[in-house]
Amino acid sequence: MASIKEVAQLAGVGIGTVSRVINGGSVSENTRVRVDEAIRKLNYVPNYSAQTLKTQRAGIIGLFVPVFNNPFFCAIADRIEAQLNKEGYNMLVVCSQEDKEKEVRVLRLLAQNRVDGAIFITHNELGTIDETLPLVTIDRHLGKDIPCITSDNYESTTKAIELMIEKGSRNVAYVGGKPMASSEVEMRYKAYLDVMAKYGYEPIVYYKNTKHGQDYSVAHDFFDRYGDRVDAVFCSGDTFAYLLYQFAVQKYEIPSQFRIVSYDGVMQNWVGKPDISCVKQDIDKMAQRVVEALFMRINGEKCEKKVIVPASFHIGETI
Amino acid sequence: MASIKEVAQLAGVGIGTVSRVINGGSVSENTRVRVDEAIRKLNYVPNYSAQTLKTQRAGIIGLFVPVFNNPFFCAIADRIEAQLNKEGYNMLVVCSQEDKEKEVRVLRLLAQNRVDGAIFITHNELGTIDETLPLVTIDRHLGKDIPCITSDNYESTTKAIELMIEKGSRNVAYVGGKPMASSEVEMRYKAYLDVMAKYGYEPIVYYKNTKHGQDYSVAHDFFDRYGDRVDAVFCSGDTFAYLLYQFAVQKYEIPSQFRIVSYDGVMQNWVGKPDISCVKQDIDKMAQRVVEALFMRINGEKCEKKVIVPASFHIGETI
DNA sequence: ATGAAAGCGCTAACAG
DNA sequence: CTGTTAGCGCTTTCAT
Repeated sequence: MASIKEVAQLAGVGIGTVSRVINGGSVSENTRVRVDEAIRKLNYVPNYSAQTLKTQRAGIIGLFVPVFNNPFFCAIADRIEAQLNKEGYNMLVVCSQEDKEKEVRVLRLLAQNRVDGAIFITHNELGTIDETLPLVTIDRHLGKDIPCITSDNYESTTKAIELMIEKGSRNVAYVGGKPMASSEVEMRYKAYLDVMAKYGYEPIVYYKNTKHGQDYSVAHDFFDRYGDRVDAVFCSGDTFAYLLYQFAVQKYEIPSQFRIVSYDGVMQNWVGKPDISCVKQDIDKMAQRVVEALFMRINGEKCEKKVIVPASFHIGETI
Repeated sequence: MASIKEVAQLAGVGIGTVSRVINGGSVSENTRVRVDEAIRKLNYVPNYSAQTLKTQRAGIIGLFVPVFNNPFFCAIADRIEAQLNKEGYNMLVVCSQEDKEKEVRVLRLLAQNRVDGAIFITHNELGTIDETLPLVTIDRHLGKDIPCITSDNYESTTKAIELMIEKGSRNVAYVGGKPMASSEVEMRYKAYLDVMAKYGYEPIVYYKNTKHGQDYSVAHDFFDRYGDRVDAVFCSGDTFAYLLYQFAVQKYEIPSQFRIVSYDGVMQNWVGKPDISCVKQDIDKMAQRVVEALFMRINGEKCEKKVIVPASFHIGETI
């Protein structure tokens, strides 16, 4: 592994000059050519750790997710990675998955300046966050000054549920993961309750915690408990909706007897059918905003505390 | 951000002693306590870049995938991340996604020793690989000495297709992504051809390149072209199978009139139903083997060139 | 424009 | 057992 010193020697210049060539300092055309040639000959690539140590810039952003094995997380991770790359950054992924020790390690990563900033999509609790590191979250409230990028959860959910009622549903249940931390996702729940209250319907809430993916048993469980008194369900996430659909379609005429609406809308093109009606988050734009906000923090610019990316309603075959 | 120097000063010792405390060298109980206290007081965390520069060990492994937004990749990424963490490593993700520039950047990462090793699940072409960096692949042939972890593609596929035939299918089509690079996945295709030849059936092959997820149109396209002469399909990947199922179920009695078998078996618990029959890869074990092999390379130990993790056949409702 | 030199924060070898 | 010292490879003054 050639070092800058060897390049300098081969080119017959000082190491400072080589550095200038690399980083675009002022160098005479003549020497630049010689240095470039030496670089090429030695197949030289600057040592990243040395650069980082000196410049205090790692070129890496941490992404913290609960698990990776989930359509929403990996859809947004995919877009975030693409965005970060445009800015010349790489993405380090940490899955905080129900692991207390890991939380500690996460915090160490932050403190150790292995990353220049971090994005949280975690729903787990976290220890004290390093105040100095630029942070941004998706959906999550992490601290006073930490920007949160989210969709218009309350409005979108309200509209969705009102539409279900308008179409004729009377007993709409709410199905979602149990909130583990303060998050904008709760707004979906709140919207649900508010609409129920407004129409004078009794809310039916089914919470279920997601671990390594959901499985079909939740559908059985849900219908065992509420099957006799619901005629529609709003799911705070795609997986629930798909699972419930598979069960419901065997018993009901959909949508006339049973309506389903989900939130997220990322599983559609993985599965094709059923075309579940859903509040579709604008993943691309969210990823964009997340990265934008993060870089504002990194550059010390002021940045809104909450950025709302409107979601759209997708009319599928289940409403 | 406190440095080792400050800790040494506060504890009234030399920096070497502090380093020894951190890295477990021999230090008297007395001084160890004093140093520990200073560390705590200053909230000191060793600077990662400095450590890396000195030790030449980054504690980061690169994972290269074509896209992230795919059930198989993210399932295995999830398990790999967990494995790496056990070993005290973090995972840096790069999505090589149809981007020539990105390829160059990937290679730079490798050369720059930003990572201590890398795992490739990429199906894209790649430039010349740095020979010095420890590498391992999943399913992919990258070079003579680069270990490849894979499932028993040929055997599993053979068994699957023979089972389809045994059940009564005569016109089994093969559906998969077009191979972009030499990969063990081709063994599925080869197995298919061999079985067809053995029984004297004419092979029907439908290749389709995957970009950002598949969509339902492939199902239309496939059935437009081959619908009148197939009675079964073997899919080299879950997404194809799900999409084709949704279409097929409207026209055929499944499985009596139309059989579907997929390879991977990771989408099941995201979707619940249909319970597609499939060759189920042992994702957990594969991730384990991948990381094992990688660390053997990192530690300079000899390691098998090909590690085969047997897949199992899952009998669902489509066979 | 460019060479020399000072460090970034750490580890490890060397004295003592 | 412990303090001192020499780099790891790079960027960035500071002279020249």
